[in-house]
Amino acid sequence: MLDTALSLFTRKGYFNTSLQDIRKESGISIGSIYHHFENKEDLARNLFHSLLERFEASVQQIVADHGDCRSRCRAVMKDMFDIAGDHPEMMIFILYARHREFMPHERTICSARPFEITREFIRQGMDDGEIRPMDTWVAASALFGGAVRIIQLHLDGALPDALDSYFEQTWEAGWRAVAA
Amino acid sequence: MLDTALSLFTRKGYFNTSLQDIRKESGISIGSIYHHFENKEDLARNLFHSLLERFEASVQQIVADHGDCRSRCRAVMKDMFDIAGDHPEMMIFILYARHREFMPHERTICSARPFEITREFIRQGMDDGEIRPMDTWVAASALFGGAVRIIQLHLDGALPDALDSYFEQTWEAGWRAVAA
DNA sequence: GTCTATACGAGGATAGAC
DNA sequence: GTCTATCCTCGTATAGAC
Repeated sequence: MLDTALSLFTRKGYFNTSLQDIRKESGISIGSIYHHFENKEDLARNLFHSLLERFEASVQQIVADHGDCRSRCRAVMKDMFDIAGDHPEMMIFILYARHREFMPHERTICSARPFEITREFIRQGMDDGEIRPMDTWVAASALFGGAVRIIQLHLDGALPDALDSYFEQTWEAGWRAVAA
Repeated sequence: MLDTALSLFTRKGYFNTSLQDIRKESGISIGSIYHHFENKEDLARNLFHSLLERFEASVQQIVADHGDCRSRCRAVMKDMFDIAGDHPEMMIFILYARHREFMPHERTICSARPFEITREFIRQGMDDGEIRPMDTWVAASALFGGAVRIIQLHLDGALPDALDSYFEQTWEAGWRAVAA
């Protein structure tokens, strides 16, 4: 059910997806949906949190597997590209949707755990001299902003080539922007 | 009327803004709105295009005023910061809204003129040796991706300080990412 | 060109059987 | 826990007077 909702939300947008649509595509009746969730917004919120959790687990794993800031950052960016390639719906829903419009009570996405963790080890990289001294927000934006843009272009169908083929250049540009 | 619509669309989102809302806040009756526009989507589209035109004029002016790629890019980024500071609604509507959801027939924003012009003089900067050889999409993303992220963070209320105070660092990081 | 009144449909939500 | 049937609000859009 969540899978169907995710697929529809990202293809048509939250507001263009009716519960009827979800019922038709998932085969689950509206009554059942309301048995599991309070309402449509609650459904979206659950979906959102489950995706964030997967993301967070991913980032935690990366932190555990890599010791220095540079390889952590690179692994996170690679992960973003992989997810965008394999599960574009996930990526769209996480970083492309205007969550505030349909989940007004949710905190803004950048205060979500995986993003906090990332900023945290960027700050650490700065202390260790891997990253030049600068504002943490600027560093995180400069490092990953290019990747986010490229992924959005890809999701919009604007890029001529496969997403993967842009990774190396995007990574190098991002790192150049902040490397000490 | 367009001003009211812009304000409401950016505050509450397109789908959360009813024609009643626009009527109440602008004082103009729904009948009148339909006299000027075909429907709600048409209203949004007109708004969108008028904003893009202002943006394009701005970029054209910058190209005319500056000769080299570096100062052009810097001026464009400064312009983005200025607009985001002075008219946040404009900025939100242009680069933050999921236009496809309510204007399904509109081409994706990155194919809009001002963005094309920008990519064009980036390509030129590459030919002139100001920017290191790389994919044009990657270059544009790396250069401005960080700025877009910072502006979004600002619009989300996530940044502790005034937007302006982040400009210098953001610009330098962006340029470092692509400079030859 | 601007207004009021109203038609009409869609979609979120609920009740209650099984 | 899943279903069907139904309610009811709300929002888009139109008709037609001034």
